[in-house]
Amino acid sequence: MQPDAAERPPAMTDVAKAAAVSHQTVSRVLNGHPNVRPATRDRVLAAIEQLGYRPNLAARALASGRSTQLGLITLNTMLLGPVATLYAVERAARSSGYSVSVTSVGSIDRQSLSESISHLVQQSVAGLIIIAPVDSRDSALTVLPPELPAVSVEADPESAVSGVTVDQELGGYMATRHLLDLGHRTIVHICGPTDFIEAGQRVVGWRRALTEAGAPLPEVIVGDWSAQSGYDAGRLLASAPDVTAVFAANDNMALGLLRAFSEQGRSVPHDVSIVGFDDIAEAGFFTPPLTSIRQDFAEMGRRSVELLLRQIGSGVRSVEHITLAPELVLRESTAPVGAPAG
Amino acid sequence: MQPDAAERPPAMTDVAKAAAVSHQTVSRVLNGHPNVRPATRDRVLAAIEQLGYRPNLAARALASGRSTQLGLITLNTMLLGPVATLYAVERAARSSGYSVSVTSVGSIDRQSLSESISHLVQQSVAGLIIIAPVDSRDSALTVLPPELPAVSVEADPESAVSGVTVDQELGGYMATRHLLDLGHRTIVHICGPTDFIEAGQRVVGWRRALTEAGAPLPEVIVGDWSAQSGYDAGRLLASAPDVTAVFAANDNMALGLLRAFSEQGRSVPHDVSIVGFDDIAEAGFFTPPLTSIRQDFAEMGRRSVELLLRQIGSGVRSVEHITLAPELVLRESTAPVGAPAG
DNA sequence: AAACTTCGTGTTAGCGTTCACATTCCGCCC
DNA sequence: GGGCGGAATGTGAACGCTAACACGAAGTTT
Repeated sequence: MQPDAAERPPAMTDVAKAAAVSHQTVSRVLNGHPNVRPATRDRVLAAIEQLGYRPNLAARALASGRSTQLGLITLNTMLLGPVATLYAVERAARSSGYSVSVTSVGSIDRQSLSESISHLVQQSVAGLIIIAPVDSRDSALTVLPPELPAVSVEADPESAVSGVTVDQELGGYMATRHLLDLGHRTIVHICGPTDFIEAGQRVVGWRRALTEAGAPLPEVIVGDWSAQSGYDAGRLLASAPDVTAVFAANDNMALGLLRAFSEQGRSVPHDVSIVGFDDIAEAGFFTPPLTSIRQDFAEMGRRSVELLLRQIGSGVRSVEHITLAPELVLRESTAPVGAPAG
Repeated sequence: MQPDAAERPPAMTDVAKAAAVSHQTVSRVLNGHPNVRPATRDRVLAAIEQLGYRPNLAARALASGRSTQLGLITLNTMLLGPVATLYAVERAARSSGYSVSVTSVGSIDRQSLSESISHLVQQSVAGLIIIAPVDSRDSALTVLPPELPAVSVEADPESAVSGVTVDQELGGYMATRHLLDLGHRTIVHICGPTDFIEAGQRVVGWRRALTEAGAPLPEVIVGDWSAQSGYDAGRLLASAPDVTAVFAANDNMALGLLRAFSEQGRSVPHDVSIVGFDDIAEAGFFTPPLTSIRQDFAEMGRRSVELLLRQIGSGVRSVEHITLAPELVLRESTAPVGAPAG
């Protein structure tokens, strides 16, 4: 009795034998090499089909020195941006024949980032997509191996690493401008954590709109993206009756704000107008539905993969930045100053 | 002028040379093989350190036939469950020396699932974690290669594949029981999409609590997890004044419900009590703060990795199911029937 | 003291690809 | 019709690692 030889999955040589060609010809068919006679190609394809052959990517990576896997580093949060981008990246990568190895970091400090990177480098990923919206000034990105193609998403548009971003400053400007246009004068901003590059840029946009309009420039209230921090900010603002408008740096904080104002009997938008940021799916169902700034994360994901694959293809780490425009979504949390109760 | 030989990263033989041993000894040190003299081990470790050597995982996978990569299939949604589980899985896997290759599916049909699986199989992942809470009755999981270790999360607790789940029926029962205890009699349920196994189980729990209490059994309203669908359900319920309590199968739908009731002047919890499910971070900041059922996704993620690694280690695809208990989180969206306005 | 063990280490042969080069085939020109 | 050139295919050696076995130097038994 012979030992069962069909135990391991078919390899290229098995296909070659079945098609009566050499393994190299099989390889050529697989990689779309031009010089293969159509008849031979068909024979090989038939053998592949019949044996259920699948190329072994580990072997391919070893032999060729390049892998078809991308590394993705993201922030471990439920925020729309990172999550939506992750899905978009995965989808785009897969449709280009790449797979995505994901790593998440709890915070964007140098050490976590460097741990994640080395974990991914060890898997010999072909390139890195970094969603963590890290502030490049603390140079956490300098831990990147200089040869490794990399793209950042939602990061510093001035960074030394290629990246795709939404114009956060413009977003902040648009939100504030909208409130100014409604006649508001004192517009408070609840910003995100200071180590988030996006948070800072929204502040800049807000400030620019205010100075441009000659409006007062109140102190920024610093939140942490959470509804809780928005709520806390809202309780602070209860004792500031001259504040008729608030621009929250994301929708979650805006939600907390709405909650706090509701508890304190300050009606939105009658007494106070509120604009959020992100336009999460639930924003339209807050009480009241929230005016917000939408970012196209799906597009960012796609673009970043595109950028990365181009770098991988060319073999050089080019620096290129793509900036997308945000979009104002009007709902019921904003109204002209002094408007009658709705 | 010689060509630069230091171009490629150091390999095992380089370390071996530096430590004056054979590459096999380096391999032994790396894999914790017992029979290595401490002095030799130290010498090898020093060489590794000095050269900055990192094992090439592709080569290791090829030579050993086993990889240290897990495949993860998840649903492409912003729902708390899948996202939180994904992060927990990644964290647990990494701390056990594994990496996670992620794939997302738009829906849980046979074809998407099978595409994802074959994409991951091709990368020769050591095992699969499937978050898609697929109904096993349509046997979408039968596309799994029978030899591949696999674990499902949030899936059918009776499935032929090992899995970790929260007791959804109990959750549904607890939510409904809570409302019954407050004196409510007509408790409507807005369930999730029918192809979600969890949705069905919550319905069962709801129904059991009602029949047990001899309460009427209203028609289920079918939603799709979105706030919009909760909102639509809420508008339907406007014309049912005998309904004093609603159990929504997730917090997003509960949010839509709150919105609809607010628009129609039905006060929560004075006129209607509402219970949600998931306890998302924002639930405490809804208007009013939402009573909900909490699930420990982090624990599910950890447990599922544990289960999977055990299967991989033993080499057999055992079937084992772990069930965790949900937890009721009381807030302000529920009150005794006929309670005075708060 | 010869003959086993055991430990520590080295040697060799794969794993399934791709790459560089060698070879064969065939049509075409002079 | 012999020689040429490009298209089609084959051959052998990597890639960096692990597995299996071989081997010498100890220690242990008889």
